[in-house]
Amino acid sequence: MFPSLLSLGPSHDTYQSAIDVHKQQGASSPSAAASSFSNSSTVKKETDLAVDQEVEELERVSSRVSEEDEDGCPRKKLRLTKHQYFILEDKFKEHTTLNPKQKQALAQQLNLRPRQVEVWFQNRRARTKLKQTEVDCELLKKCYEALTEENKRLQKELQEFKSLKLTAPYYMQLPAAAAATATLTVCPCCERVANAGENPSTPAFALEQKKSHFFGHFTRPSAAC
DNA sequence: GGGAGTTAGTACATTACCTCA
DNA sequence: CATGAGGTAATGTACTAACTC
Repeated sequence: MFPSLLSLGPSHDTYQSAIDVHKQQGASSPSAAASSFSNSSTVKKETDLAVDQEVEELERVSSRVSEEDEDGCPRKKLRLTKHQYFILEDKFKEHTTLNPKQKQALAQQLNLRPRQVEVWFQNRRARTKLKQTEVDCELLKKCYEALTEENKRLQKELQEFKSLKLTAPYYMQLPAAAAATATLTVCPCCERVANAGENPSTPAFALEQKKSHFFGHFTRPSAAC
């Protein structure tokens, strides 16, 4: 029904390699050129028969035949041409969604069905979102690692202050008012109250510790608690 | 005005196809 | 040559907003 010529494939690199294959090989087969869909079992054979196609011809045929796949046949996979791919990418940079008019115009321009343009934009949005999620994930991972390190450092510092307090208790006592102020501070995120027992003795330290704690909350929310 | 049904568009999950190592 | 992995077009489903009756 649909002779298989085109090496249908998704990525631009894959597409380019397919184009290269056609450029390198020299024969031609008009019948083979008549399809953009193929079964995997026949792709290579058909490709061999259709080696003399010019790229633009390949692209043109690819698009045309994709429109013919409307007769209930098992689903076949369109291979977007380089030209189609770049135009679509261009439009996607302008706006990630299309209104019906734009969709229709683009479909016409690319010789695709509007539905195919619509699907491409859907999948493209999904890919963008996935990539962004990966980036966010990586960022959160780095934040987590930095916070872990910071936490370790602070714990160590705390231990040092505690041991310092044990060795010089009389000089490190807080004035009553300052101590009270320090102990009443509540973290807005985890609602933990820093009590006197946990606090190191100096107000300066208490302030620094809270500042660091809150800074952690405000810059990297969940990881700090 | 507001509820029910319809339509169109989108996100999301999944499937199916294709290429390549 | 067979096969599994990866990329992506296509499909199915759920949700939402706009519209009509």
